[in-house]
Amino acid sequence: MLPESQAFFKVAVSVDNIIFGFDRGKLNVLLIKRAKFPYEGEWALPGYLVFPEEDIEEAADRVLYELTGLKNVPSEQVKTFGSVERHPEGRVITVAYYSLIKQSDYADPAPRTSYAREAKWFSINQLPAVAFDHKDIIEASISRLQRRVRTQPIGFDLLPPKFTLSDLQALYESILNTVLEKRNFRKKIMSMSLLTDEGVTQEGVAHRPARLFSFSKTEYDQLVESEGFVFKI
Amino acid sequence: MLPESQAFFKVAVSVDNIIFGFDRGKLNVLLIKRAKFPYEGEWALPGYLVFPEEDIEEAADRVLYELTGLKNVPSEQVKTFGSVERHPEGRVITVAYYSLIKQSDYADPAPRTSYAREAKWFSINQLPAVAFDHKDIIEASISRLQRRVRTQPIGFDLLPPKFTLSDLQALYESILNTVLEKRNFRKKIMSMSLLTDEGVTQEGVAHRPARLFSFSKTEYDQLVESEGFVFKI
DNA sequence: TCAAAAGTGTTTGGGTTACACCCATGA
DNA sequence: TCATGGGTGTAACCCAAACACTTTTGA
Repeated sequence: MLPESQAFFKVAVSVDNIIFGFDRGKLNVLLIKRAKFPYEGEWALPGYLVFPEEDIEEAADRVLYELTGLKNVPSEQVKTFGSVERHPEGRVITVAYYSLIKQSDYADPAPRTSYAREAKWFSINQLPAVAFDHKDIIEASISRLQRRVRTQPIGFDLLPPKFTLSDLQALYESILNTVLEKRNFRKKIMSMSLLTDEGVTQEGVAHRPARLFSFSKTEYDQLVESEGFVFKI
Repeated sequence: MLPESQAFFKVAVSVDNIIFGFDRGKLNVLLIKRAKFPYEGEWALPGYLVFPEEDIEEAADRVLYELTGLKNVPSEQVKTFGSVERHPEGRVITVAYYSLIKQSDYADPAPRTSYAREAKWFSINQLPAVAFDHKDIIEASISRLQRRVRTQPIGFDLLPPKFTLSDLQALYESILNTVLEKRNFRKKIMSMSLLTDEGVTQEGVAHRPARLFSFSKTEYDQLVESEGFVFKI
C-alpha cells in the first residue's frame, strides 16, 4: 500500500436489507428491534457491518439470516447511503439491498443473534420510527419497487405459488398505491399468457370461489429469450 | 465505539465518475490515464479514494475536478461495486456516479493533479482496456442511461443549448443503439411541446439548413408539476 | 444541376379506456 | 335468499408503426 493511502482505510461498510412481503392485501417490510448501541431498543432495517474480507452480497445474506432467520433470499442492490454523520460510531457507509419474498413462507421471523430482540412485519402504511437514515432507505426502496414492478414480473415473487387474479390486482394496487379497473387488469394480464390455470379454485370463501393461477419464471425467461417478450403493466 | 466494532473500520471507499458526452453523433465517456500505482499508465474512470470525513457526493465532485478539470457537473449515483479483490491495495468499495454533460463545453479536459497524466474522451464503441472493474462499471452505467433516457428528458443534457431534431435523433440512436424512423421520431418529440423553436437555422452546411431548437428544464419541470406530464420516447 | 440532409401526412392496427351486469358459493 | 366477491364483452379512442416524396441549400 502506498503510504498516502493509509489515511483512507478507516471506514466501515454495512448492509441493510429491505425485505418486502405481502399478506392479506398489505405490502409489508420486515424490521428488527435493535438490542445494542446505537439505537438500542429501536426498530431498524436488518443490517450490520461487513467484515473487511467479506463480499457485500454475502454479508447481506449472512446479516439477514442472523437478524431474522431468513435464508436463501435473492436480493438486489438499491442504493448506497454514505453521509458523514449517519452513524454515531464513525464513518459507516451502507449498501441497501432489497428482496421480495413470499411472506407466507416466512411468517414468523426471529433473530439468531443477540444483536436483535425481535423481528416483525410492518405494513408500509404503518411504519414505526426507524433508526439511522433507514426511513430514507425504505423510501428509496419503495420507489424502486414501484418502478420495477411495472416492467418486470417481480410481483409474483410476493405471492404464494398459487394465487387468484384478485390477489395479483390487490398486490399491484398496494404497491402502486392506485386503484385498477378489474376487467382491464385481467385482460392485460391474461393477454400476456404468462399464467397457468391450475384448474383449482379457492376453498372456504363465502362467495364464488376464484380460480388459482401460477407463474413460472422459467417459462417467462424463455419467452423473453425466444421472442423478445416485454412485460408491461 | 463498541470494542467489537474496531475490526470493521478498515475499509476504504472510493468514487468513480462516468462522464458521458456526445459529439458528432457519437456517445463518449471520459477516461484518464493513471499516473500512480496501481494500474499506472492504464486508462481508467476518473475516480479516487474518499476521505473518512468527506461526503461521497462531495468527493465525487472533488475527484472529478482534480483528475479532469470538470466542475459543477451534476451527477447521480449508479451503483456500488465492492468485491473483495477488486483493489490491490486493500478492501476498497467504490460508488459509481454518472453525469451527462455538454461535451462542447468541456472539449479539452486536463488533470489538475499528478495522479493522472491525461484525460480524454473515448467513443463507447471504441473503449480501451480499463483498470480495476471499470469495464463493469461502464456497462452498468450505459444500461442505466439507456433505461433513463426513455422516460426522462436527460438527453438534452448532452446537447448544446441549440440543436437540430436530427442531432436529437442521432443522440437517441447512439444511446439506444437502434435506428429510429425520422417522421415518427419528430412527431413524437413535437407532440410533447417541449422544444422552443429558436427561429434560427444552421449555417455553413452543404444542404438545406435545419432549424435549431432549445429545451428548457424549468419549463419541463413546470409541465410535470402542473399537469402531471410524462416524458416518454 | 447535383448531392445531401431537412422536412412533412396518411393509413392501419393494436392496445388502452370506460363501462354494467350475471355467476357461484357459504352463511 | 342474500351478501360477497368472481367473472366477462364491446365500443370509442388514441397512439405507434409503416411508409415516400418534396424542399432547401452549398458546391
